[in-house]
Amino acid sequence: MHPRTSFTAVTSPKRAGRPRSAAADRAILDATRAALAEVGWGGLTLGDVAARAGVAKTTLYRRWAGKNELVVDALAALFEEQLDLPDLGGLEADIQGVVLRFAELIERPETRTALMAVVAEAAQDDALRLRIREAIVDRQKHLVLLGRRRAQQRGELPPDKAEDPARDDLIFDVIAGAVVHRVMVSSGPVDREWALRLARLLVDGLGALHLPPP
Amino acid sequence: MHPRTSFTAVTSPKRAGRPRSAAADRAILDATRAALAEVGWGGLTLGDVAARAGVAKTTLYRRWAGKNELVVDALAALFEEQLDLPDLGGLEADIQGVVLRFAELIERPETRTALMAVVAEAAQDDALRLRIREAIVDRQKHLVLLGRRRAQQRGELPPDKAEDPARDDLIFDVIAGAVVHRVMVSSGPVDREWALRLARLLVDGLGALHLPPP
DNA sequence: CCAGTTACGCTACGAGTCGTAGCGGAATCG
DNA sequence: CGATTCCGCTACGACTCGTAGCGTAACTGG
Repeated sequence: MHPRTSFTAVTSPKRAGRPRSAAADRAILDATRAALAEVGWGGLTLGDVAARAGVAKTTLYRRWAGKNELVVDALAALFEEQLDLPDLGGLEADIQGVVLRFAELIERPETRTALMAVVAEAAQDDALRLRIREAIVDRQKHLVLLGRRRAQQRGELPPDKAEDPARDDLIFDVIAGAVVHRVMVSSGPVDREWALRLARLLVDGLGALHLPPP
Repeated sequence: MHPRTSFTAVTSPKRAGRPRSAAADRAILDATRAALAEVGWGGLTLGDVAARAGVAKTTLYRRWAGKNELVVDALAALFEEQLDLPDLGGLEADIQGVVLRFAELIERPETRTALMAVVAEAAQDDALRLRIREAIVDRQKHLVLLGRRRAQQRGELPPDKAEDPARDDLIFDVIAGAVVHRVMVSSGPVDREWALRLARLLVDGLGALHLPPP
C-alpha cells in the first residue's frame, strides 16, 4: 500500500522513525479551508495551501494524492462533530431543527465553494465518491432513522411492517437535497420559516403548504 | 461592452464585416460536451476542446471568457429543448413523470461531471450564478406552477388564498434537490419506483411511505 | 549512545495549461 | 473597392503540477 495515509493522521500502532506531525496536519487542513473560503475551488493551488500552512509543498504530496483528497478531508473535519438530534417534542419541530443544523454546515464559505466541486469530481472517481460518503454524507444519515423511530413512538407515524432501507434513503435525499439546492442553486436563506415549511410539506404533504405561515 | 458574446451566437441585428460562424459555435459546444463526458470537469482543457471542434484556440477565447462560461452554455443547450408536462391524470402521476424527465437530463455523463462543478464555481461569481439560473434552472421552474394549477382544477389541492412565490420555490427546491442528490451523491437510479415514492411523499406526507410499493 | 528508519524543508526541474499578442488571409457590408 | 470583422496559425511569458534529490530532524530498538 502506498505510504499516503490520506486520512487524517491515522497514527498506526507503533512504527520506527520520525512520526508525522499532527500539528502539520491541522495546519494544512485549516489552511485549506481558509484558502477555499477566499479563492474558491478553482483558485485553490496546493502551493498556496503549503505556504499558508507553513509547510513544504512536498509534505502535502506525501500525505494526499491530490487536490480532491485533500479537500475532502478538509471538509470532513467540519462534519466530524457529533450530530445530535435534540428532541423538540414533535416530528415537525424535529425536522425543522435538523434542517437548520444541516444548513449551518452547508452555508459556510468553504463548504459552498468546495462541496459541490468534489461531488462533481467524484462522478468519475469511485474511490473519491466512497470517501465522500463515509466522511461526510453518512454522518448525517442516521439522524433520519432516529427521527423516524421517535415519531413512531409518539404515534405520529405508523409502525414498520418490514425493514425498508430505501425509504430512509429517500427521506435523506429529499431533506439534504432540498437544503443543498436551496443554498447552492437558489441562493436563498435557510431560516426558521423556510425550515418549518419544508417540515410541514414532509409531514403532511403538499396540501399543508396552503396554510398561512405563522 | 466586450466583444465576447458568451451566449450562443446572438447574431445582433446587422453589422459590418465577416459574421461569426454558427457552425463553429455548434462544433465547439458539441466538443465541450463530448470532452466533459470523457475527461470530466477537472480534465477539461480549452486547448483540447478547440482541437476536437476543429477551430483555433483563440476563437474560443474570442467568444467565451473562460471555462466556466463555456461549460454553462454547453450544458444550457441540453436543457433548452422543450419542457412539457404531459397530463397523466393525477397529481401523483404528474410528479412522477416530471421527476423521470428531469432525471434523464441529470443522468447524462456531461451533466453529471459538469453541472455541480459550475454550481460550485458560481458560489464566488454572481454573474455566473445568474447565468446558470437563466439558462438551466428557471427553465424547469414553471412546471411546478403548471402542475400545481392543474391539481387545483382537479380538486387535489385547495385553491390559493394569495400568491405565494416562496411556496413554489420550495417545491422546486425539494423536487430538483432530491433528484440531484439521488443521482450525484447517493449514486442511485431514478427509476419509476423511486419517482413514485417521491411523488407519494410529496402528495401525502411521510406517512404514505409506509405503504407497500406496488 | 548508536545505528536504522521515517518525516521534514528546501531547491530544482520538465511537462502541461493558461490567456494573450501579432500576423496574413477570408468573408461580408456599403 | 475600402472598411470592417472574423478566422487560423504561431509564438510567448506566467503559472501550476507533481516528482526527484539532498541534507537534516525526530523517534525506536538494541
